[in-house]
Amino acid sequence: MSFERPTSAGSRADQSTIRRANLGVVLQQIAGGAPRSRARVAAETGLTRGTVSSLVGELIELELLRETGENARSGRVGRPAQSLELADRVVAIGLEVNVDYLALCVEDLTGAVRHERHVKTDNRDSEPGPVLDRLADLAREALDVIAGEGLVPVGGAVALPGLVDQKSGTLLRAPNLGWDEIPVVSELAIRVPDLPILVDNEANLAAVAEHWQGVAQDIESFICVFGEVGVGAGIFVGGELYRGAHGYGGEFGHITVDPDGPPCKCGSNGCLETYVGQDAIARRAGITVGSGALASSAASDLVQRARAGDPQTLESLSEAGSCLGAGLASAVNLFDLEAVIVGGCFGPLAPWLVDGVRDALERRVLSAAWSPCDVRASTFGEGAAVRGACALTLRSVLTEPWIVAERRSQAREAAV
Amino acid sequence: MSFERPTSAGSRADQSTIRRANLGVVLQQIAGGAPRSRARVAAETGLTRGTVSSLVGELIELELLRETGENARSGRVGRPAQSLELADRVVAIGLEVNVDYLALCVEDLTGAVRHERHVKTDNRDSEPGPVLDRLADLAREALDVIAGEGLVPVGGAVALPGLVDQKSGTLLRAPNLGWDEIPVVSELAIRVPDLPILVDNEANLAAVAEHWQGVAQDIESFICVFGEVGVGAGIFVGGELYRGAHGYGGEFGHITVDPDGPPCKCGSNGCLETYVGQDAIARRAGITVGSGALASSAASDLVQRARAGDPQTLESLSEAGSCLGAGLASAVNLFDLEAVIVGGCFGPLAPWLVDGVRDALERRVLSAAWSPCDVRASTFGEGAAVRGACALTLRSVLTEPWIVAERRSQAREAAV
DNA sequence: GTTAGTTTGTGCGACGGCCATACAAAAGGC
DNA sequence: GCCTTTTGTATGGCCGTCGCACAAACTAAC
Repeated sequence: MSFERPTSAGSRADQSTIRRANLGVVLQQIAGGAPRSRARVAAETGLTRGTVSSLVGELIELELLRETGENARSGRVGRPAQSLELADRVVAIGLEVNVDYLALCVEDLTGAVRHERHVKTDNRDSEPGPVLDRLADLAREALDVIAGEGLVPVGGAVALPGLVDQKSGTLLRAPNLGWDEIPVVSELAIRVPDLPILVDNEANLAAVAEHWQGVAQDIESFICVFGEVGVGAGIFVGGELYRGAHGYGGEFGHITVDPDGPPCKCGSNGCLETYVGQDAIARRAGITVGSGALASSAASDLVQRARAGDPQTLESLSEAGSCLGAGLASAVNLFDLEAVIVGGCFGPLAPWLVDGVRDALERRVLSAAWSPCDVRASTFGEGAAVRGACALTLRSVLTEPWIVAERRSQAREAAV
Repeated sequence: MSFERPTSAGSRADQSTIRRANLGVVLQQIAGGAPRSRARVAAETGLTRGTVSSLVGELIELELLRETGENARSGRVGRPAQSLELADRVVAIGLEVNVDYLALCVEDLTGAVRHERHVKTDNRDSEPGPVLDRLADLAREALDVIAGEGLVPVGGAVALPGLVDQKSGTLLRAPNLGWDEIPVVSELAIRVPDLPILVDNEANLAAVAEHWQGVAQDIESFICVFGEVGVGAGIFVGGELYRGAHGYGGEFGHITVDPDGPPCKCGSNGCLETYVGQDAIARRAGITVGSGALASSAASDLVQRARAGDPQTLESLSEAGSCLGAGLASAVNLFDLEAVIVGGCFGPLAPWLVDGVRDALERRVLSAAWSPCDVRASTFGEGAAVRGACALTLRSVLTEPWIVAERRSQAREAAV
């Protein structure tokens, strides 16, 4: 009996595979926590002190690590250790195109924000070209700032409010921008050469931000619901962003809540988004949603009314919480997650939402008795996605530091 | 700024890591498709012929590969190649405890079934002890047969109809068996020593079977819905079984279809299971479900009536198809999958279900326009889970052949 | 002040794994 | 029969980690 199967075999390994893996191991060990010595890293990783020395030497040369200089206040006997910590010269650029604004953020490996821009513009039903022009202007300005401070950019990512194909770098569809099939990566490559750029969904990047610096730093598996005009989600599993077969994973806003529910913009009906989207909550609260109004105003209106104790608003939020909770419970039943994080416009509304969500999770998640699912509210404001865009690149530097080495040597070759 | 984060760093790599990885690469290359020569494997993997020779030598010594003997009819010029194929001496044991039966299956690396048992017994609300006694009898009998034929068992797995904790080897809860917190692995270890055993959910293992030998051999990401009295699902992503943070992933039967729906055994309400479970479909079709009746009879009743064209039955199945489709669409929106497979009792009912499922997926999956989701019916009957239990172990042998080497050397040490 | 003890970081030889090359074996083509 | 082609094996080189030894730097105790 012989059955054909596409081989899912990983590719072959050789010595360089070891080296690359160990560079990542050492770098991540030092990134995760306080500065530490070579000897301590050796003890923690199981590598020899000699090997760690060699690896650290290479990482210092790549400007990813540096010695603190302060001979670690030991107090203990023995030769004092030389502490190692992440260097702060390597930076990533985060970009975001949203309905109401363009944003940019420059962050270094240590997580410090080195430069930031937030420009309000109404991009609803806009032409892609001019918007990308303005975004490229921001990026070039940022590159100047970076060069001025002697920093080294390693790459960037763009957060987009829609369905994204990462491989081709295309924004397939963004209903609220009115964009379809826009090759964002190649369009930006023309406008800003010499900067490798990725694209990703805003909710995915918000999830990355939560894991990098937000409320999900201590957990490895969670879903981050990102409410805006639409509702998206980024899902982390085992410390990695879940993408799925084609990279379209996490389309939480369009799971079916009621098979006979009202029609949705996506062409289906009864989608979660039609119940817990910002507009839907506002409408039920009795707020008239002007089509031209900036989306963010609807959310702040809701917060004000809820604070004031408006009964119709509280009722609407309570319903939304239950409904959101039911949807999240389905996701947790399928994905088996440690926590749920509510972000985007749900962040400020969290005080009135989380009770309903928590109840629903407790009742509806089958494994709740053995592994209760935590509920947390994001503390990022609108900045989650840009911060996540930086984090996406910076994370990849930590896990695959050899990429930096390759890029450098390519740059050297190009210079010669 | 320093933020603490649990390091998700993989562990360190050394030379043995390379060797292990490459043993797996070579073995999987040969497993995936027709027999082939060392030279061809070298060309396909990128390894040197010399290295492949060395790896193949080790794999032959482990009895995982063998030379076919036939000097591959070349027709082409040059020294004829010596074809390599999977050896058939290494076998895995699959076990299953279900509501209506116990089952066992012995399968070798090539996928051939070498021994099989299927015993009807009513295990509803039974005592675990006696049931596990009978299962252990089957296992010991199988080990005798294996020994008699000169085969080498490498391990086994038990399929269980409930929530399973793989790490501790415990069946946490099986509503239809009435079992709670049963340490199945340790109970079986007492009864059948010298056979390393895993436990897993029946739906997970059915999915493994579909990928190993069923209708999902050509795809890497899919959900396999497994309908029985309850409804479970096994989810494959990128060629691997998706487990989630604690191993409870894929609890498809308890995603919420209607937040105001009827109560479910799980304590929640409006679960998918209460709409498309076998009993629910039968009830709506006008079949009275006797509590003592064997579950399989309800499904065959439905098939008979549907074949006969009974309108109420057809109506019930059509509704179930739509509802199942809506649930599956939610799963596909979240997981971004290539296909949906309906199995268990849904397999024979597929002709009347798939249309509804297909429609729902087309309408409700956001990315359907870019990556349509295929719908397939399982062709395994009740045997899916046991076959998957074998496949789980055999797959791990292919991806991590060095485990076999370790086990052998341990056995040798124990003998000395 | 001196000495012993402890810890850190580096240098050196050994080992294991893959790669490039060379070479013998076993065919087909002329 | 000789040449060409392809396969599989053997050999030396390279790379990366490991084990061990050793110098450096500091504490503790006498």
